Amino acid sequence: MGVAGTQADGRIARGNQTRQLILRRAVEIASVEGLAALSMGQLATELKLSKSGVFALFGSKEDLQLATIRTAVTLYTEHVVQPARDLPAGVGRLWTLCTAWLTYSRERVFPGGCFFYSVSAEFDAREGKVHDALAAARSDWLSYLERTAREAQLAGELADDADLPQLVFELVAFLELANAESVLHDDFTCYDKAAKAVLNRLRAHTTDPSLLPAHT
Amino acid sequence: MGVAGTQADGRIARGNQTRQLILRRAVEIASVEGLAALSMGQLATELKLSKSGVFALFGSKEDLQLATIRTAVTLYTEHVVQPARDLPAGVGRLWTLCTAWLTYSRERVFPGGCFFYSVSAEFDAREGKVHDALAAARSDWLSYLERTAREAQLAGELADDADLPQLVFELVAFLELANAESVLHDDFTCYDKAAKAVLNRLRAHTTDPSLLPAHT
DNA sequence: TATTTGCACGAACGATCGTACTGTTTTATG
DNA sequence: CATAAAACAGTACGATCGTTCGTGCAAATA
Repeated sequence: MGVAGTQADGRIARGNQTRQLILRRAVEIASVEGLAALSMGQLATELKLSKSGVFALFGSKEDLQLATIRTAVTLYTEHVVQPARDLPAGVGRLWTLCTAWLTYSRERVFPGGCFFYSVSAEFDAREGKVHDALAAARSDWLSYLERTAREAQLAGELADDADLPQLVFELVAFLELANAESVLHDDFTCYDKAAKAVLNRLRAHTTDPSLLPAHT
Repeated sequence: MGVAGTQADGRIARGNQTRQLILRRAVEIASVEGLAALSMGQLATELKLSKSGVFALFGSKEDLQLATIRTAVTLYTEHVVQPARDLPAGVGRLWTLCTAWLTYSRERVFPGGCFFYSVSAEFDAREGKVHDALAAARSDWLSYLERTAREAQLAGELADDADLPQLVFELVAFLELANAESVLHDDFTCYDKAAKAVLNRLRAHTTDPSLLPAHT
């Protein structure tokens, strides 16, 4: 911050920089301790800021939580959606999305595993903007997966009679359980189980097995 | 409490009764708000007890959390394990366990859905006795499922080459995602998806399809 | 240059947290 | 019956929480 190279910073640029500094730490904490455990005092102490300064940058705790979710969405998109963005529509792209998700979870982009798994479980039964934002983020992800599957179907790579919502449900179930077990038990073999299960499901519906990696 | 019928209560019996009164409420709160959101003051106010009284009955907040987990285990066993206890070993018993789990989740034995889903996600990345208790409870459940599957295999109802840890992984994935989606989106169609997926997996490995319900 | 705007700080607020003491009442035990 | 033990209530503690207010300072604007 006070270092060279930032002298051209205006007021707003500096504010945004501090906001991002806070949010980078906030997503880490939230993925481990939860969004409710986020505290302005803790963030301020860790980042050597004043509690009131942190507060002023977001306006309220709920707004901090919502901003934290937006930051997590960006990171999620970067690590999960981006790797498959330039691939041609088809079952290979669906498979890449799933493996990118497993990598995103396994490599701990968030130290507590998938941010949305931790935090959605925390707010799923509550009401309010935080719950709604998380539910919306999840809907977006699911419909993106389903759209990708439909494109694969239209490309003739998935059987015409495949039940796509059902397929997506099963795929996501494998991904999320792998995340849950690896975090809870510090055991990474479940990622192999998940990959195997995903591959098995995709293979069951694809019209051309050569579009997918061979059995391991 | 002060009502008729309790006059024979001794000190310890009365204490246990109060403890159970508290724990009944504690599991409800924890399944919605989380174990960390449990507070002695809140419990005391709701149940018209004194905060210090609640504290004294458990000794510390962590002990209250651990006692809450034990209570949840009891309820879980009652609603999930019990319904299949008297069935003969086999694939039908495995199927009954899965449907009992879905019923347990759908009927909201805990108002926030499966207690262990909510609470494990909260403590999965932390350390301490609470994490360990939750990890142990989960291991127990998984190994119970796997034992049930192995018994079915030994009874000749599951294929000899079936990968049982893999099968259990996939079954549990379906159950837990159904719980997660129904709580987050207040949508219960995912229970049908889960049941369909479970049945499909069991059918793929069973030696005699007539042991399972017909397609719907 | 004068004025406004936005970031950041420090101090203080009321509320709530977990916990520690003390005391009273009731029950079991010697 | 006397004494110990357990279940409470009441009060108070230090810490932390989210939030408010007043202030200083740097940067944009007039």
